Amino acid sequence: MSQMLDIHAGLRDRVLSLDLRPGEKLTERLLERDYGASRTPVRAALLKLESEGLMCRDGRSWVVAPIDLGEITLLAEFRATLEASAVRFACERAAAEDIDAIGEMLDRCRPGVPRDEWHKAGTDFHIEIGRLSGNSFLARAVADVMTRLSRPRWLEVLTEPSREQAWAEHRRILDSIRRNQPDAAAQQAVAHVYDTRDRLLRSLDDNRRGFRARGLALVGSGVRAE
Amino acid sequence: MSQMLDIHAGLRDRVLSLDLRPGEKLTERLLERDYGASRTPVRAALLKLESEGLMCRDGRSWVVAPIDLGEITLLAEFRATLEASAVRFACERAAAEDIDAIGEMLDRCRPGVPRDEWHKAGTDFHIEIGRLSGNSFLARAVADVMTRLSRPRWLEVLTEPSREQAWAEHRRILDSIRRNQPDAAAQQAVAHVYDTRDRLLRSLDDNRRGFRARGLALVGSGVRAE
DNA sequence: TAAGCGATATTGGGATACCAATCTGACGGG
DNA sequence: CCCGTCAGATTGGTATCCCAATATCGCTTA
Repeated sequence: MSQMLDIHAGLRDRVLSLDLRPGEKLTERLLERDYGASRTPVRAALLKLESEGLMCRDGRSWVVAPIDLGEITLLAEFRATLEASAVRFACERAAAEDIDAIGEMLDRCRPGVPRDEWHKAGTDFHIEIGRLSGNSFLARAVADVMTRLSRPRWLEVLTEPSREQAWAEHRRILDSIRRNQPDAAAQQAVAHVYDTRDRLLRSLDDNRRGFRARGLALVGSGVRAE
Repeated sequence: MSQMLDIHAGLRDRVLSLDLRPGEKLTERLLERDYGASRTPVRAALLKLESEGLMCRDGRSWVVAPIDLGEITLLAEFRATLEASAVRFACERAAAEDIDAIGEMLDRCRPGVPRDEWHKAGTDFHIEIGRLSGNSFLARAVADVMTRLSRPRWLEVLTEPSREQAWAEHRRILDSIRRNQPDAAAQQAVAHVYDTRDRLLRSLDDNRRGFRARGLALVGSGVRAE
């Protein structure tokens, strides 16, 4: 079962890194050549990516999932739900050393680090908080949501103050967990999620024209009801 | 793409109805004969079922996902998270006629209806509440959780009082949504989820020996930490 | 020039063929 | 009687082949 996993991982990276552009059409035959494999494992990998929301279909053909601004609003609500709950469970359950490990992660990644490192650290913080909850379904859901948000976050133009703010909010949430203050932690987590959404949508909307010019499919409007 | 979907739907039904027993080993060649199709669509269907948590693998071979009692506890926490949030959003957003439609669903299914109808109605109530939230991710997550809970719920021995109680709790939650009382609705939803978990675990644990005798793979213990 | 049309190439879905890994079970040595 | 072993059967993973549906594109025609 190795080739399918290799292709899946490879394609996943290329989608998440925007090497394959959102909205781009792919054919099984092309990927077959790209990976020097036959269509069978290619198709299996595509099916798996489809179930993760990274690929979708246009009629019969495969398309790299477009970036949907409307989805970002929904994902923020979903994240707020998940993470508020995760930090509450984390207060009950997380071991001090696991909390500290996340703290060290934050310390290692002060503003000024390269963009890709910042991106990964921002993702991992939330995934690790999900793990702290001690509930694998919650953790998995948080990880899935962060995957879906990965590409929009990559496109965000990060100002130095907004990085500072996000970093400070992470630190504050973690401190509330360490001090076993579930209400504060949940409130901060929700506020952080919605702040992040606002920054993200503002940045994407400002640059929308530019993304279109670069051939990135951005669909939806970022406001409710669509 | 039709054969794969047919096989997927067929297998899904057989798994959820316990026609295929949890823990049962399946071979692609057997299913190929069962459905008069080739291995290609069978394999695609199996992959899809794997991503839904209804199939899993033992080494290379396919196994109908066992019923994991430990999972039930985790799922209850996850459900409580999701549904508390769903009813809050429903209070903000749900149209009166959509709420009423769910009320009529409840009315149509008073205690005394056949077991399979009761099972479906109990699932659908929660799925519809998820829809009322107006957030497709929340709705999807609720539906996924209910799918994962479907088989354990089917094995539950339902006493008449416990059916009455569950029905009354559903009605109460819906009333709170209609009256736009988000705090009450959320509190009732959480309590309902945990009540349901307790009844379910108690019933399954009581009958555990019997399930084993019938060849159903029940793994885990229902308590935390495993 | 623009719209309609049809031959052709290409596509994804499915079937079949092949292989290496694994399982099974009968046999033989202890 | 038990256990190791080895040949044959079976399995999942992959490659290849076939087909109907679709897309492409040059040509014709109004």
